[in-house]
Amino acid sequence: MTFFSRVYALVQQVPPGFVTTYGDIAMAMGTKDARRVGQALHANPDGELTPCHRVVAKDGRLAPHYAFGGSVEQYAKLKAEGVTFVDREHVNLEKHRFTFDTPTN
DNA sequence: ATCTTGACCTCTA
DNA sequence: CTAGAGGCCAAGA
Repeated sequence: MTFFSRVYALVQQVPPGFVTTYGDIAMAMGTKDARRVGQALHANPDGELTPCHRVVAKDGRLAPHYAFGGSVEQYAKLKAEGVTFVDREHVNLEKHRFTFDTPTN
Protein backbone atom coordinates (compact mmCIF):
# COMPACT_ATOMS: atom_id res chain seq x y z
CA MET A 1 0.00 0.00 0.00
CA THR A 2 1.51 3.26 -1.09
CA PHE A 3 0.54 6.86 -0.55
CA PHE A 4 -0.94 6.90 -4.02
CA SER A 5 -3.11 3.88 -3.32
CA ARG A 6 -4.64 5.60 -0.34
CA VAL A 7 -5.39 8.65 -2.45
CA TYR A 8 -7.14 6.50 -5.03
CA ALA A 9 -9.17 4.81 -2.31
CA LEU A 10 -10.45 8.13 -1.00
CA VAL A 11 -11.16 9.55 -4.44
CA GLN A 12 -13.18 6.46 -5.24
CA GLN A 13 -15.27 7.16 -2.16
CA VAL A 14 -16.47 10.45 -3.60
CA PRO A 15 -20.06 9.96 -4.83
CA PRO A 16 -21.30 11.35 -8.16
CA GLY A 17 -22.51 14.93 -8.06
CA PHE A 18 -20.00 15.79 -5.35
CA VAL A 19 -16.51 17.20 -5.44
CA THR A 20 -13.66 17.36 -2.95
CA THR A 21 -10.40 19.21 -2.72
CA TYR A 22 -6.81 18.01 -2.68
CA GLY A 23 -6.41 19.51 0.76
CA ASP A 24 -9.42 17.66 2.15
CA ILE A 25 -8.13 14.36 0.83
CA ALA A 26 -4.74 15.06 2.33
CA MET A 27 -6.32 15.92 5.67
CA ALA A 28 -8.48 12.80 5.50
CA MET A 29 -5.26 10.81 5.31
CA GLY A 30 -3.83 12.67 8.26
CA THR A 31 -1.39 14.79 6.26
CA LYS A 32 -1.25 18.33 4.94
CA ASP A 33 0.50 17.55 1.71
CA ALA A 34 -2.07 18.20 -0.96
CA ARG A 35 0.70 17.90 -3.51
CA ARG A 36 0.94 14.18 -2.93
CA VAL A 37 -2.74 13.91 -3.81
CA GLY A 38 -2.10 15.71 -7.06
CA GLN A 39 0.85 13.50 -7.87
CA ALA A 40 -1.21 10.42 -7.19
CA LEU A 41 -3.97 11.58 -9.48
CA HIS A 42 -1.45 12.51 -12.14
CA ALA A 43 -0.18 8.94 -11.96
CA ASN A 44 -3.84 7.98 -12.03
CA PRO A 45 -4.10 4.38 -13.38
CA ASP A 46 -7.64 4.66 -14.74
CA GLY A 47 -10.11 7.52 -15.14
CA GLU A 48 -13.05 5.20 -14.47
CA LEU A 49 -11.47 3.54 -11.47
CA THR A 50 -10.39 6.86 -10.03
CA PRO A 51 -12.78 9.76 -10.76
CA CYS A 52 -10.14 12.45 -10.64
CA HIS A 53 -12.62 14.87 -12.19
CA ARG A 54 -14.31 15.07 -8.80
CA VAL A 55 -11.16 16.43 -7.26
CA VAL A 56 -10.59 20.16 -7.47
CA ALA A 57 -8.39 22.79 -5.84
CA LYS A 58 -9.32 24.71 -2.70
CA ASP A 59 -10.88 27.45 -4.79
CA GLY A 60 -13.05 24.88 -6.54
CA ARG A 61 -10.88 25.31 -9.60
CA LEU A 62 -10.61 22.38 -11.99
CA ALA A 63 -7.30 20.63 -12.54
CA PRO A 64 -5.34 22.35 -15.34
CA HIS A 65 -3.56 19.07 -16.06
CA TYR A 66 -6.34 16.55 -16.06
CA ALA A 67 -4.83 13.29 -17.31
CA PHE A 68 -7.79 12.36 -19.50
CA GLY A 69 -8.65 15.37 -21.62
CA GLY A 70 -7.94 18.45 -19.52
CA SER A 71 -10.30 20.70 -17.58
CA VAL A 72 -12.72 20.52 -20.50
CA GLU A 73 -13.44 16.84 -19.85
CA GLN A 74 -13.60 17.54 -16.15
CA TYR A 75 -16.18 20.25 -16.73
CA ALA A 76 -18.25 17.98 -18.95
CA LYS A 77 -18.20 15.04 -16.54
CA LEU A 78 -19.01 17.10 -13.47
CA LYS A 79 -21.75 18.95 -15.26
CA ALA A 80 -23.17 15.62 -16.42
CA GLU A 81 -23.31 14.50 -12.79
CA GLY A 82 -25.29 17.56 -11.79
CA VAL A 83 -22.48 19.69 -10.42
CA THR A 84 -23.04 23.42 -10.75
CA PHE A 85 -20.36 25.91 -11.72
CA VAL A 86 -19.68 29.50 -10.81
CA ASP A 87 -17.26 29.82 -13.72
CA ARG A 88 -16.02 27.74 -16.59
CA GLU A 89 -13.14 26.65 -14.37
CA HIS A 90 -14.71 26.79 -10.92
CA VAL A 91 -17.29 24.47 -9.37
CA ASN A 92 -19.72 25.47 -6.61
CA LEU A 93 -17.69 23.99 -3.77
CA GLU A 94 -20.10 25.17 -1.09
CA LYS A 95 -22.88 23.29 -2.84
CA HIS A 96 -21.07 20.08 -3.75
CA ARG A 97 -18.36 19.90 -1.09
CA PHE A 98 -17.84 16.30 0.04
CA THR A 99 -16.32 15.43 3.41
CA PHE A 100 -14.75 12.06 4.19
CA ASP A 101 -15.91 9.98 7.16
CA THR A 102 -12.79 9.19 9.17
CA PRO A 103 -11.73 6.47 6.69
CA THR A 104 -9.00 5.44 9.10
CA ASN A 105 -9.57 1.80 8.32
C1' DA B 1 21.35 6.53 -0.18
C1' DT B 2 20.87 11.15 -3.47
C1' DC B 3 18.56 14.30 -6.83
C1' DT B 4 14.66 15.97 -9.46
C1' DT B 5 9.92 16.75 -10.09
C1' DG B 6 5.29 18.00 -8.86
C1' DA B 7 -3.22 17.74 -10.62
C1' DC B 8 -1.11 22.18 -4.07
C1' DC B 9 -1.54 25.75 -0.33
C1' DT B 10 -0.53 30.25 1.84
C1' DC B 11 1.44 34.72 2.15
C1' DT B 12 2.97 39.11 0.24
C1' DA B 13 2.86 43.02 -3.18
C1' DC C 1 -7.08 39.50 -10.90
C1' DT C 2 -1.52 38.13 -11.67
C1' DA C 3 3.34 37.06 -10.10
C1' DG C 4 6.85 35.46 -7.00
C1' DA C 5 8.61 32.71 -3.02
C1' DG C 6 8.55 29.11 0.69
C1' DG C 7 7.06 24.74 2.59
C1' DC C 8 5.89 20.19 2.73
C1' DC C 9 6.88 15.06 1.38
C1' DA C 10 6.48 10.79 -1.66
C1' DA C 11 7.58 8.51 -6.21
C1' DG C 12 10.90 7.50 -9.85
C1' DA C 13 15.45 7.31 -11.85
